Amino acid sequence: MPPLAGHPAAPRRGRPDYDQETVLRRAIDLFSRQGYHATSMGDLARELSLTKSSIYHHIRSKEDLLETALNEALDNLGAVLDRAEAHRTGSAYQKLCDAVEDSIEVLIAHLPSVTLLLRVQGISMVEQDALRRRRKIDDRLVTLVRAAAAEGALRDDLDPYLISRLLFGMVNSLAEWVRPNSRYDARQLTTAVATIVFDGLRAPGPGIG
Amino acid sequence: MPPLAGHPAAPRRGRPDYDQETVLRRAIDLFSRQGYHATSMGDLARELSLTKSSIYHHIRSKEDLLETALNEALDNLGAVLDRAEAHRTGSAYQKLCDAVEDSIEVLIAHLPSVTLLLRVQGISMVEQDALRRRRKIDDRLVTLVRAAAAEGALRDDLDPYLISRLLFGMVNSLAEWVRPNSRYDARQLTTAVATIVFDGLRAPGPGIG
DNA sequence: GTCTATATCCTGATAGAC
DNA sequence: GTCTATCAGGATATAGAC
Repeated sequence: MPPLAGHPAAPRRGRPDYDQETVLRRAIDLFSRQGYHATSMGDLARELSLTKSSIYHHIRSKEDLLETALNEALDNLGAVLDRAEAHRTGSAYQKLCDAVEDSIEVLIAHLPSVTLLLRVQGISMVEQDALRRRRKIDDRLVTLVRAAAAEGALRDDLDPYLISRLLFGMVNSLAEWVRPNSRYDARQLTTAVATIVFDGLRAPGPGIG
Repeated sequence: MPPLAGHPAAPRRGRPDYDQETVLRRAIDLFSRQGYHATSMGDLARELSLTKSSIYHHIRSKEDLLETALNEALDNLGAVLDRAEAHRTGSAYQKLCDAVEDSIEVLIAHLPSVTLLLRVQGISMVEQDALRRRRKIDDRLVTLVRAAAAEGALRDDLDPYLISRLLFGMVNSLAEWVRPNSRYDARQLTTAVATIVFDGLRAPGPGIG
């Protein structure tokens, strides 16, 4: 593909780093599909129809691309919690529902970067920093679950920590198979997750009991 | 660490490939922690207190280690479905519950290899083959869910495919944080997953409604 | 802004001494 | 069974012409 359809010589009107953004987008996309470590700058060059060296006119290093991607994901997920926690009206349960819903929306809207974040496990500084930030977010989610449990909205026979891990484990698992133009949109996915997790799969009504 | 405690010159009594097994175990462990592509044979050599070249006395190639690991995971997960499907007595719902429970047990018992499998996304033959085998397993799980839904055991307002993805997404998410000697054993995790997914998180009894 | 050419290092893997 | 020495290829990144 050429550098995104219809912009072979697009002037810089209000968008000073269009090409840098293109390289970043394609890189994140490729990384999220093949894995960061399994993707070489040669792979990225082929994807961009450029030579390896040309890429370095737009970016500083491969690791820089990763760092930018991870920060994008972390910023957006952090914002989800900012919003949920800011709701001073509404129960903790409601805040938790909001967090679940918004997390799914962010995951869908920023699928490649969030996917990349969820697969980070390396030992480089960039990866370690991302893991630290992610752990803080996870802690805030546990706090949200704990508050909803303390409120009496959630069943009390399960550890809030465990609930949080499993609940957002299900949410995050969406990144492994949801694709753009999927048969499910964010609303359907949100409904499905919320229904299963809060109401359960068992058929309601005069059921098995 | 030396080559596993207390076996510096362990004779081959009934175990013809002890050292090969040791290399494999350490490799899978390292791969599952750092990622296969992010782990070099140099890293593995350091972990084994060997030189790179010495490793090749025990194994054929790095990719062979990966293939063996993925097949271990796939064989065990496939066996879970063999067992579940073989239960000719019992409802489809019961078979599904068994599959969930057994999957979690296999995931815990073979944590490194299953973790590795769940993170496969590469383009090499070995990875593609593993993805194909995994897709077949996923299909069998969907079939199990579909049967339970057709039976009327599961709520009918959610697509069985979607249910299966989310249910086993939650199960598989255990690989991302469960560790040996965790505060939760397989039984507790199974109970928690089954409780959340089948009964839901909402507090039971004279509740919110 | 892209190219060719190159530097430097690291990768997986092999040969052969001990 | 482990070692040293080595290989060919590929990795990220840079220099400088156009």
